[in-house]
Formats: sequence, C-alpha cells, structure tokens
Amino acid sequence: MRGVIGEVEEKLRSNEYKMTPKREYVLRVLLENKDKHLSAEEVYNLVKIKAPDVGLATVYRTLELFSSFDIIHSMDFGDGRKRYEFGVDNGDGHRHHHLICVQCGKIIEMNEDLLEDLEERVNRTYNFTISDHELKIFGRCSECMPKNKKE
Amino acid sequence: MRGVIGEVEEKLRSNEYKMTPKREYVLRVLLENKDKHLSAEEVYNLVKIKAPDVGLATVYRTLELFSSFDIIHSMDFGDGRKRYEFGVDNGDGHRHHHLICVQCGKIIEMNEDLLEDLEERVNRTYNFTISDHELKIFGRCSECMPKNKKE
DNA sequence: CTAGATGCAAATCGTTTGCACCAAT
DNA sequence: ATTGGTGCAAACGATTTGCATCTAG
Repeated sequence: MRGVIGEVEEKLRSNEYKMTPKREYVLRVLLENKDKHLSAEEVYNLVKIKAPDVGLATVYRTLELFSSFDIIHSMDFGDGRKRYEFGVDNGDGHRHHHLICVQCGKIIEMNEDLLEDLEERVNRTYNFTISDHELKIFGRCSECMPKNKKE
Repeated sequence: MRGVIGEVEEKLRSNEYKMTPKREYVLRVLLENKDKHLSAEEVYNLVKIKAPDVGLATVYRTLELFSSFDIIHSMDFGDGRKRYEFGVDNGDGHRHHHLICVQCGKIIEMNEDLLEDLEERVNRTYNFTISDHELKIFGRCSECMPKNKKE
C-alpha cells in the first residue's frame, strides 16, 4: 500500500503538484475504503480524525486534483452528491459496475467486465469510439428480497 | 401525439391529480423533444414561450410529479443537473442506454436492449433482483473521431 | 523569496419549500 | 368551501471561489 502513495506522489510531482500531508491523508482514506463509495464530506470527516485542522475546501480541491489525474474516479448514485472511489484504471477503460439496492441503499460492486461484446457492437453500429462506460443496476439485494416475497 | 396527452391526463386523474394547462405545456415540451435530454431550466424556458407566467418551481414540481408516475424519467450525465426524457417504460424495466461524446457533448440514444444476458447473470451470481438499469458509455462520436485521428 | 497549498467564509448553482393567492370541483 | 395548483422569494445542500495566510523548495 505504501507503494501506491509513492506512485501517486510521483504522478503529482511530475506535474508540478506536491504530495502534502493533507493530500496524503485524503489518499489514505480513499485507499482504506476502497470498497466504499465515500462522499466528499465523508472523506472530510475521516481525514479530520488524523488532521483536525483540515478544511472541507481542501478535501474538495484534493479530490478534484486526484480525479483529474485519474487517481480516483467520481460517480453519482442519484443521491445528489458525488462519491469517490480509488480508481483502478486498467488501461483499457474503467470497469466498475454497481448493483444499487433501492431498498437498503447498499451498493455491491461487480468488478468483472461483462460488456466487451456490447462495446464491440456499439463501436461498429454507431461508429462510436468508447473510452469508458458506467453501468448502474437498480433492484433489490438478497437481504431485501426474501425468497418468499414477490414484488 | 394527442393520444399521449390523454393517456397522461387519465393517469393523473386516476390518482387525484389534474392535468392543468401548465402541466400540459411541460408535457408537450418533453414530447416535442423526445430526442433531447432537457434540464429543468431548459424545459422552463421552452414552456415560458407558450406560458410566460409559469414559474420555475412549477416546472420542477411537474417534472417530479411526472417522474413519480413513470411518465418521464430523470437521469444525469455528470454535468450537475438532472435531465429528463419522456420515458418509455416497456413494462420489464427501462431500456435506454446513452452514448455520451466526451468531446462535443452529443448524446446518442441506443434503444435496443443489450443487457439481457447480463441481467440473467447478475440475478444468479449476486442474487440481486433487477428492476432497472442505466448504462452510460463515454467516448467520441463519429464526427469527433476522424478515421485518421488516433487517441 | 516565490508559487503552490490551505482555512475560512462568502458566493454559486441546481433544486426544494413556505406561504399567500388562484382555480376548479 | 375545500382542495389542489401556482408564483414568488427564501431556504437548502453540495460544491466552488476569493482572499489572506502559511509553507515548502
């Protein structure tokens, strides 16, 4: 994990940006919560535990900075605020799909890529060069949809 | 097209809501712009041409009302505002996928459903009961991606 | 020293809400 | 009359920005 921070630092440095302590805290929070999808305010609150003097604006600016370098990825699940995740760009586009439970709000991440043939088809049919995609699937998770309950 | 308005009126009426002139203008604007994805403010501006005394709040309230009856569908393309389209719910979930050109901002609509087998798989693998899904594909449209230009 | 980084508060922007008034049953 | 519909302005919540200060190279 330490390596990741170094990589990010290098990425910033090579573009005249600094890896400051505050920025490192933001990054750590994102790294330690890879599975979650934190909002700016949630990141802010977690960073404040370690750096109580941090400002919300700094968190926003840092998230924006990281986003612009594709270090993290922002998304929205329709709740009016952006959410961030440490983004694994594997080179040929982002591959994170989310199952969003409309009942309990849980978000399940599906990391497998299931859209390859679809991309092919879109490319050909619409002459559209895909760089990324985002798939949100709404429904009910297993806990919210008991076997014996229909809807 | 006149029939659609009647249908909507009926849908509202059967739930104790009225199809008022203002609401009809909002609906008409959406109908006349099926291919576009208008924001609340854009709808407002178009409605104002016919009904200059309309208020923005009414437009928001009407859009919310129509959404709650699945007459229209709201979505967001990451530009910080909700966008609305006259929604064709074919009964087994919504099927609108969008190709979003990251260069010119054009939004191409794909109405075919390409995700049926994916849904099957998700249902089985994650025990997740799908009610809807939303797929956004980012990239460059044919006009913004000349054959001889690589990226 | 100089430019970027930061905190704070004010500003912004899309959207929502409270309230008084209007319209239709 | 009663209930829902509407305009206006104020309220809101997430995000951004202006500015003075701080800090690292």
